[in-house]
Amino acid sequence: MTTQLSALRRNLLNWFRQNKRELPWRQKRHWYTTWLSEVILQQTTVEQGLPYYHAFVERFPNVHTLAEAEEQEILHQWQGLGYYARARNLHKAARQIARQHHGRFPNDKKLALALPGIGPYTAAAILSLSYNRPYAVVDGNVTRVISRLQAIAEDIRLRSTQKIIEQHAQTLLSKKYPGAFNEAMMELGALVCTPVAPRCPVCPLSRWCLAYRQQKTDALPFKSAPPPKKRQYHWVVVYENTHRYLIRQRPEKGLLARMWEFPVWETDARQLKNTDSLSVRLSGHRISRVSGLMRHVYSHINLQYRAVLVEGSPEETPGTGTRKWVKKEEFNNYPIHKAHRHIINWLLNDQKGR
DNA sequence: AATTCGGGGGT
DNA sequence: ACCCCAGAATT
Repeated sequence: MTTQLSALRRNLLNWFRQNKRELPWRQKRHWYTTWLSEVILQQTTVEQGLPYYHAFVERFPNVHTLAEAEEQEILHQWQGLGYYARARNLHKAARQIARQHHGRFPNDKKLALALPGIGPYTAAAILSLSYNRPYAVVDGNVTRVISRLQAIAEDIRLRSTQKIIEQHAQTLLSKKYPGAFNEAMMELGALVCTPVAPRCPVCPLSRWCLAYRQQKTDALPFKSAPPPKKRQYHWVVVYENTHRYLIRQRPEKGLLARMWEFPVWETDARQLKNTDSLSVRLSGHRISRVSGLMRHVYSHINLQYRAVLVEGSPEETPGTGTRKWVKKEEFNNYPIHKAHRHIINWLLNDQKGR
């Protein structure tokens, strides 16, 4: 049995050596760039994360530059990537590493897990990849590979199933080359053991794969359906006054925390179809333009919204947070989330307005 | 244990 | 439309 396990590891590591992608964070393997890439790649594809990684290394080449930066600048660098708590936690953790850990990432799992934004996956990834510590990573790729390898049919959304997979991962892990093994498992999931149409004929693990032997690779892993998304409907009001536009900062907590946006009025599907209700609330303002219907999909919300360009200032302060009147050129100085970036494009480019 | 956190790409 | 992606924090 032990020899089979060794053969499996050897096969996987050889495959990885010959087939791995050349990625910037794989060049030197310093903990800082490993940490940065791991956080950027949480729930994010390599292609989407790459430009952000380059920009971050350029602007924040080490933990000290990151620790000394303003959170708003880090959010600005992160804008468009989503899950902005990652950026806020990155900043918090950088300051803790600088002050409490003498500018080095703690070579200890418990201390690593105590840092903001460092969970079980990221702690194991950084410790194994940059310090060669024997912790198995379990991400979406590894979950898929192991559920097929061991023909685990239980719902991978269940914590109990995740525990079983973690145990398999820790057993499989090469204790001699934990970093390379972890990367190899993830790379296998990304390139060979894919969610749809896995490339089993070229898989280095196929001779040990129970799902392959039982022709169940298309059925595994099994994942139960997620809860349905909620629906939200917004009027987004763009106030224009002497070539300046009103924006505000979102609250400290919750969705898109501390990002900037135009004032928003929540409405319903019916009201969003016409401007009648809007004319009432905006009485006294001249409506210059109304956009077409826009949609934005969040993890748990389906948002539909329309922008309205009006002249003048609001009678009442929309929201309680910080507000600013900014010129067109100044939009780029603020971290603004994607849905409202689309409104800026509508404002600046789409002069027809539909 | 469930829910809340973005945004892009594939099928 | 639905799924997935080098997940973590909060409730």
